[in-house]
Amino acid sequence: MQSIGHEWTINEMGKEQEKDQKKSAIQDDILLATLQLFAEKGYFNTSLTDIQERSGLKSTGAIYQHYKTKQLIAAALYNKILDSLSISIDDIRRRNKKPVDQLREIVGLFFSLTDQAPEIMRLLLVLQIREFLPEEKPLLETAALQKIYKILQAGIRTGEVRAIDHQLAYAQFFGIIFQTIRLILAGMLEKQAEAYQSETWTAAWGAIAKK
Amino acid sequence: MQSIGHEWTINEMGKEQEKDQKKSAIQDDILLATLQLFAEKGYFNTSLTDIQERSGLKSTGAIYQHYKTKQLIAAALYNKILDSLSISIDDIRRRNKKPVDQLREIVGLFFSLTDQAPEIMRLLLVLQIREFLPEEKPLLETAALQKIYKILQAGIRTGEVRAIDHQLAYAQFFGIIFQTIRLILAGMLEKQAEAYQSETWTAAWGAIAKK
DNA sequence: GTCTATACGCCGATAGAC
DNA sequence: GTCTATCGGCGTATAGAC
Repeated sequence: MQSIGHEWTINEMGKEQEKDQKKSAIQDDILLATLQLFAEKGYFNTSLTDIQERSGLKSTGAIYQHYKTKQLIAAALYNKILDSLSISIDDIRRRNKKPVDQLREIVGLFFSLTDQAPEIMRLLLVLQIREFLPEEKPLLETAALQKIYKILQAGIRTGEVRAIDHQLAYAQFFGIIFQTIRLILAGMLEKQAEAYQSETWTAAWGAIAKK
Repeated sequence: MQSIGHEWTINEMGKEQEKDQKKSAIQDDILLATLQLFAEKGYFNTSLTDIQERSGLKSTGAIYQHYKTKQLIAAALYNKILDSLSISIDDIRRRNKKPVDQLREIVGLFFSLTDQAPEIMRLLLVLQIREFLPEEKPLLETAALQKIYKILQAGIRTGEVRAIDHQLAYAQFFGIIFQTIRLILAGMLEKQAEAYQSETWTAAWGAIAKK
């Protein structure tokens, strides 16, 4: 992975000045290095020296040109990923009418991220954000996740999803999805995520679909 | 919670000397304090001073009478919980013949632990053990989990569970269970765990049962 | 054998040279 | 405006007093 994910690379700089572009590029380097290191070792085992080395800077002091504290690096990374996720979900909701189709595409997004940007999935599913960013919203309360709740509620209204608490529906549906992805990230399954997507979708949808 | 869980309290000391009993009691105090603190703040946010205060000792130096390093405290705690879990699963396997009944009781155990010893479930489901105990086996490779795999494989052999990879069956079944419990631990569901057990069991078993 | 006092290293953060 | 050199604090671990 060369960028923080793909269509996921926030890159709408337009016609800014040279210097701003360079500055922004360095910030992306820092965030990318941080993402990799956090996925490998976690927040507390990653020092600013690690980040400086991995991002190709010449001194730790240089980092402070861009982020005032280590926590703020983590927060910037977390929010950048959540923004991308939120945007992708918006896009999926725009392109698909039925909740079932929206969910299928969201699952597809998570599985393809698992193959193409496993570090992002590790950060979302494995790291305990609350331990190092106690001020930030936990994943479940972020805009992105709220949108998923809305989809489930819509599914319940239309009768595609059986009538249970939407939080329980979330736990059942994404429990299957995320636990499977965790197994893949842990190296317990041989093939690429892609190979398990259809089977896992069927099981997850089956768990909440009205029969 | 006064002890590290119940039938879960390892307490087979018998007729040892007074002093050994006292020593062992202090060690239990240390582990209990550690469990609580880790569940609250995680490993890295918990200092030995925290542990000393919470466990009622008068100095951090006293801790070193019992455990040589902070990591070894964590390892002792982790292994104690895994041993209890393993023993409970053995017991469940002994008392139940059919995989479906064994699984139902295991689910019951996890839900009752969630109500009665949420710190233990937090440590098992939320904390990232690998970050602070890189030498220890990850949860999925421990004896306790291997026993659960065996139950799933047996279920596949007897035809109760549909014929899928037993790792996928694990992900689907326990994905639902554990994600629901995580939601409860996060305070996102109003009632006690107990209240969701039957509904969650039905969904989880439905996801892997042969129809 | 129990605690006090302290050593020591690591790391985040900064001040100041160039 | 960029890096070097360093500070200061925290937290683990220990040595030694009692």
